[in-house]
Amino acid sequence: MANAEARPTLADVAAHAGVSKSLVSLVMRDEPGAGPETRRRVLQAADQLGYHPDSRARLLRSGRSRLLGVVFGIQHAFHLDLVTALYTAARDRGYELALSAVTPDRDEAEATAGMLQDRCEALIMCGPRTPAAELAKLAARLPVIVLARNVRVTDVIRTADDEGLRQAVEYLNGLGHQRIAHIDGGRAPGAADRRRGYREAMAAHSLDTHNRIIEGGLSEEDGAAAARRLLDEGDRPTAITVFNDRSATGVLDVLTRAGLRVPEDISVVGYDDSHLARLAHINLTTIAQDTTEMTRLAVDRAIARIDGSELTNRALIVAPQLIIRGTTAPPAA
Amino acid sequence: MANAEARPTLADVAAHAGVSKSLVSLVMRDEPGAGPETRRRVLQAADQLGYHPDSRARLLRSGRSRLLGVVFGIQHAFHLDLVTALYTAARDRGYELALSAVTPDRDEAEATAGMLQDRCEALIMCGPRTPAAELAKLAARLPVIVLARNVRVTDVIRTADDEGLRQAVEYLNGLGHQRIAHIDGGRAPGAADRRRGYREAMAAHSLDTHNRIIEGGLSEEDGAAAARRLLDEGDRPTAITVFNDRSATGVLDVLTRAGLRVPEDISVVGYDDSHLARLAHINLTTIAQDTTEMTRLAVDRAIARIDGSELTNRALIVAPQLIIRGTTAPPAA
DNA sequence: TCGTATGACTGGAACGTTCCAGGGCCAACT
DNA sequence: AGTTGGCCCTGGAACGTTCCAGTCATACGA
Repeated sequence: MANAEARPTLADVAAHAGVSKSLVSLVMRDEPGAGPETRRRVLQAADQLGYHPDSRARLLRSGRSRLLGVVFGIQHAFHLDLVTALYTAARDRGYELALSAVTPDRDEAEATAGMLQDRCEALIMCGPRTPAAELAKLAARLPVIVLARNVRVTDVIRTADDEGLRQAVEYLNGLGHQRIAHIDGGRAPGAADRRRGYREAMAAHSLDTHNRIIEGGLSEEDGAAAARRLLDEGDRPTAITVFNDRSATGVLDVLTRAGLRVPEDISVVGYDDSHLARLAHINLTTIAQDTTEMTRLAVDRAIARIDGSELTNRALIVAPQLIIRGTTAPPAA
Repeated sequence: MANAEARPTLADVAAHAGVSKSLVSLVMRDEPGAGPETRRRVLQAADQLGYHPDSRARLLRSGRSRLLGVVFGIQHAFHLDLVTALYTAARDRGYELALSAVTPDRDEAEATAGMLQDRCEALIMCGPRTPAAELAKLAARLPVIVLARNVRVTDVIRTADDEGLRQAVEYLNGLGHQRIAHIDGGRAPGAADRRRGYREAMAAHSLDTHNRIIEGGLSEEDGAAAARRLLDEGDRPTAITVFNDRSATGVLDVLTRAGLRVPEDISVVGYDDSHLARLAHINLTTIAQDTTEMTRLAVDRAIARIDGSELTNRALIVAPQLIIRGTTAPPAA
């Protein structure tokens, strides 16, 4: 349909309104310098011709795109929450987002390469698994902001993940739990910090002897598998902290199917406060990452780098927050 | 970092390699017309200067972007599956994707407007809720392909949703079920067709008297709420067909918590075969929408429109397929 | 009355590509 | 020997904007 021949250009509108291209350009951008009557006439002409400015030419000439590239994993619930928040953070600062998804069939390298083509002014990467050396190379080409992963070569915005697990353990211990296990995230970004936080908190409350870390991962299946292993091994803990919400839903499922009641028989704490956790029928106690704050910082930092300010502080660390919902309770007496 | 002053251009590379801009252009595009030795020298120069072509200029000049815009809901598991498949379908045809997400804070109009600014050659919309009149206006500006919704004003690729529910009912009836309920999708795209399919299939198997449609929706919460209502009402069905997988997980959760075993006590069939359904611990019998085929068709159709072929057939309908997993079994004796 | 400031407008040069028409040059035909 | 036809390669004109330096009135202060 609608192959309306060539798209109209500034020149067409100019001719139609009997003014110069420059003037039309001014009017289209809502800049001062045109009389009200002319302005009206130009706008009318543009409307009549169905003119829409060509962003390619506009960007080429003005040199700026006001576009932030975002690389995220389409499978990761938490990344989706980040993207959601990034949209509003970027809009507040007058920027747009260009998304590039990592899928099972499209790896991070490809997703990143796609963005570079597009002339974004900065790149925001959600929990990237790209090696630090590669990230450094990227950062040499344009400002790179890494979200939710701890790395030294670029700007980083992340949650104090160790602190998050400390809060979880402390809260559970406060409820009376002692045998607290941790299903970890394996090699996922953030997993190491959360593991350490768990260990330190257990030690701080003299629960070392109950330390129990089960290897997990970031997907539902990882959580389910870990939970099955935990049940098989016997000596069941009374509470479990899980690497993330997604994995925790897998854990919950296995526990329920095994006939255990949550939280009466066993408590579960997730991580991320992704929208999964908030669903009424999951209603998961979890450690919230403050996506609003994180994305705001990420966008601000990106813009600061774009503007060329020399910044020293490369890592911004956001405080986590325990969200108490329905999957935790004191241990059975 | 790395504010390497102005980024190098074709001209810089040309000067550095001692050839003309045009030649560098050829080499960068991997076109024939350059000797192997010169080619090598040019590539080396480009690499040395860290040259990367500017896509804005490239697009401006060549008039094409080979870019397909995609509007999708970041909350919809099935849309994410579609996006995943679209990436590969587009790549196979030499196109790239530009994503624009609908979020709770960014409505479809905004997401669409964002795409129009951009240089995409066609727009693919996943289950859009935009009124038909608006879609028609859009379609006047550029080719629009609608996925997974039934509408008359644009090209449409969708699953035969009524047929999908027919398959579900037939299969359940074959297992021996008679009291088969349907938790519907309310006003969501596709819901009406699935409802109709359910009714027709029940009638076809003389199960009219057991017709039972519970109002649902597309989220987990909708499913959970509907399931609770169903249980409260008594006269429990032996099988439930649900509008989509996402809602079905909510249903499953409520059933399990109510102490019912799935599939021994009650069977559940989802819809979409989104990755949710495939998770080992959900393992949901479901009606698959063939995302691979749908996205392939969508991309092909988009390209055909871009190329200006006059096509008559505006709706392509893809066959659904029953995927039997672990949530269905014959009713208890 | 003259300069000069102000506002409305214009013309043309960028921006970094791609595309087109052609210019040498050499080998292979007539 | 002269023509032909490939190859490599070059120069310059687009593409549709924005930006800059002006022009030309008109109005204003002295």
